[in-house]
Amino acid sequence: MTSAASRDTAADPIDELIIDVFNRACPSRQAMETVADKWGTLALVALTEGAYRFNALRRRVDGVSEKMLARTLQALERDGLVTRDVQATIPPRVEYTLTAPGTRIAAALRALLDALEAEIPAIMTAREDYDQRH
Amino acid sequence: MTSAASRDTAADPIDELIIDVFNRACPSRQAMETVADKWGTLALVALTEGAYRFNALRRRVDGVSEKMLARTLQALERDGLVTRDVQATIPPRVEYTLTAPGTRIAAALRALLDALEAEIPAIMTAREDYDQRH
DNA sequence: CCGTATCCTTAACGATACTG
DNA sequence: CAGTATCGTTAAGGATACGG
Repeated sequence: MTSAASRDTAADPIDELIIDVFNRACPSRQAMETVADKWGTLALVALTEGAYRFNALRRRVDGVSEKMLARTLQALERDGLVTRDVQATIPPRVEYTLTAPGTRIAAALRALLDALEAEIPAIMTAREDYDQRH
Repeated sequence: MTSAASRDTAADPIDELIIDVFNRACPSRQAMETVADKWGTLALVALTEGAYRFNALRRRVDGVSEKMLARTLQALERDGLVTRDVQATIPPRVEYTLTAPGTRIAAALRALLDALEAEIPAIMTAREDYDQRH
């Protein structure tokens, strides 16, 4: 956005205010809040593979508790990223599916994950190096 | 990976075990742990704009406390995503820069953020709709 | 200026039990 | 099957003060 290298002595209160307002209003920031969530991202990525029912998804996203999965899916449904289809059978079936926006976001997420996976070997050795020096 | 639609009655203990092992070993999962972090992602994205010194970055990533920024930068340095350049001047200067892996990951992150920002209007209206029905 | 150390408060989370 | 409700624990995170 603006050059960072020049920011040096500063601490000008007006600068502070501008940066403050900018950050809070910044869409990146709001976007981050939505995506910086472990279970939410894992659920979105899992749903890339197709529709899932609650307990199937729970098994697929290993380690998630009933409570957290329910809460996560509600949040995703609220944001219009997944749809919740209830079939009034006995026992009840509830299927979760990605919406169009959800699909687009999940695709970007998967791209990020691919990028991350590509760096995992490098990250691992970096960690070992770092840990040995400390 | 495998078809999800067929997963239905299940709860087969062997299935469970396979899924369990798969999930824990899955690189996506490890990758997620690294990226599902609010401050880490914000710092990476900020460093896309160029090198930052500690307090400049602290102002740029609004709302982060000294403690969290320090902890975050240490984690990123440990993973080899940022480098920490200390200049032994008075007062000391410490500059943080993205490494090559860090740059690649930050790029993917930014792509995700762009995708998310594109959906923000849709998400907002979806939320209003949802909130009105509840 | 660049952090570390400490205390403290909140809420995230898991485990368990229960309902339609 | 698909959740909700409650409780207890733990860890994340902010505020503050101090050190190199």
